[in-house]
Amino acid sequence: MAEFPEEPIYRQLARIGRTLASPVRLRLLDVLDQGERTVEQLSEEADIPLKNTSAQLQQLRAAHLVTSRKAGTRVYYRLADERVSRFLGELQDFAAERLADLREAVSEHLGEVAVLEAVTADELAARLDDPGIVIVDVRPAADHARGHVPGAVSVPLAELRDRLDELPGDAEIVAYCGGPYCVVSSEAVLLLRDHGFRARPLDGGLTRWRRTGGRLRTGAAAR
Amino acid sequence: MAEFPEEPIYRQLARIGRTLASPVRLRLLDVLDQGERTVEQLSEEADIPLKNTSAQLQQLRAAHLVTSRKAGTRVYYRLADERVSRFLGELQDFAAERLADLREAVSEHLGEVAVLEAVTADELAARLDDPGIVIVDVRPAADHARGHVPGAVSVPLAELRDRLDELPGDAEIVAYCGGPYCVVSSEAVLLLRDHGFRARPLDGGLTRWRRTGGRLRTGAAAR
DNA sequence: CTAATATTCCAAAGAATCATAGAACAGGGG
DNA sequence: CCCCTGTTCTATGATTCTTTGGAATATTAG
Repeated sequence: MAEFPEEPIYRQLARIGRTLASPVRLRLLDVLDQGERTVEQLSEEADIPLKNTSAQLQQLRAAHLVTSRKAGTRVYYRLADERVSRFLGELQDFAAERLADLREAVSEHLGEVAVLEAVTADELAARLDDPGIVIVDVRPAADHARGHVPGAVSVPLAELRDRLDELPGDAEIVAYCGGPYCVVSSEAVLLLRDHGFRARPLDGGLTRWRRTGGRLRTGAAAR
Repeated sequence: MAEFPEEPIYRQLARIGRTLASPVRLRLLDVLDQGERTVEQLSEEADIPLKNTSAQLQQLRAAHLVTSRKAGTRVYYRLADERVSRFLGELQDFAAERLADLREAVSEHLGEVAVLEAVTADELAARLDDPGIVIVDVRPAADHARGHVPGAVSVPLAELRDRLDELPGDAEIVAYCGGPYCVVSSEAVLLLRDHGFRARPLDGGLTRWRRTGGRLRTGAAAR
């Protein structure tokens, strides 16, 4: 048992680290970063058993990383505040910069194309008004309505194949989805390229867009 | 066993969190933030058994948070780079903002006076040229020589009682020591007040001074 | 080469966490 | 009021991490 005078302080500090030490909890935080969810939604969306989801949420709440509100029979969880999202981003950047294994896991998950040719959030922000660019939100329409990159068209991945004719063949297409490690936009990009479009994914998805200060627009699908 | 598609990614991310999940390792990182140290120095300064110190350092190195170099029969460890120090600061701020228990542990450790009446690094930076202020570095002289706040006088705590006459009675004194949770400056402040001086500690010590962009000066004791 | 010192490797006991099964609880609809 | 649904609480084996003793390694001094 280590015992130095400042031990109680560092023990408390370590609570934050410990809370961020579980893949399951980090995953839940990333989903919650998309917006408020019920326990059941979280369990399904993150593909984690319900019991386990609830148990981990208790820990996140104990560390004040999330808050919950009860509405009727359901409990909605959300990130405690803006700073949690920001800190999460810092952790991800810090880890990516440091762990080659992480970068490798990411590129294996997303595919080389997505990683190497992704548009950064800054780059996209600078070209928002460029008429030669078309931004496609490939998430479910409900997510799009809740908040999207200004000017983005909602074309859920499932509908993309049937709506290819809505996209101008001569424009550069930027596709994005939700979380930082979401593969949906990569799949969309591959599909688009197969049909002759010039397409690239948005690096880090909407999560990073938001974290780097990108504006959001809510409301009905633009177009 | 939780298994979702992104699991490998989050498992890697969690490695950083896990590494920061131990009071012992956090303590070692804070000492290393003061500068390069050998295993033995770390063990002594952090008051952690040597074997354990070595074992934890291996983990920190595996996570690329520290690097080591061998000189003769000793091994010197240091933080891997500037960003580790910065991230550590962010973690501490984030945790302090979130965990009441942490704030409580800190104020209990440092004493109410130190916490409530501390001078912030920004405040001190703004008043560096104020002639009505005297900055006292109460760390060992060797530490002072390695780097100190510009204009600071080196008066190790052990010598402070005998050198009170070197300090102007009408000035405001700011005392500081090393790490963010170092109590030495608080003790100095209490001693000074007992002798009629107006004294306040520097919040977060030299560590926070450095992290918030404060300049350092090296070399022989100023005076 | 041998001895002495600093550090790390290896292994095992002890402590802390994780995942999950079963019971319990709280709102809302009937 | 009672039942149904969503969620949390309690308990437990499995797993992983921490700590530490003993052996091993590496470097310098002599």
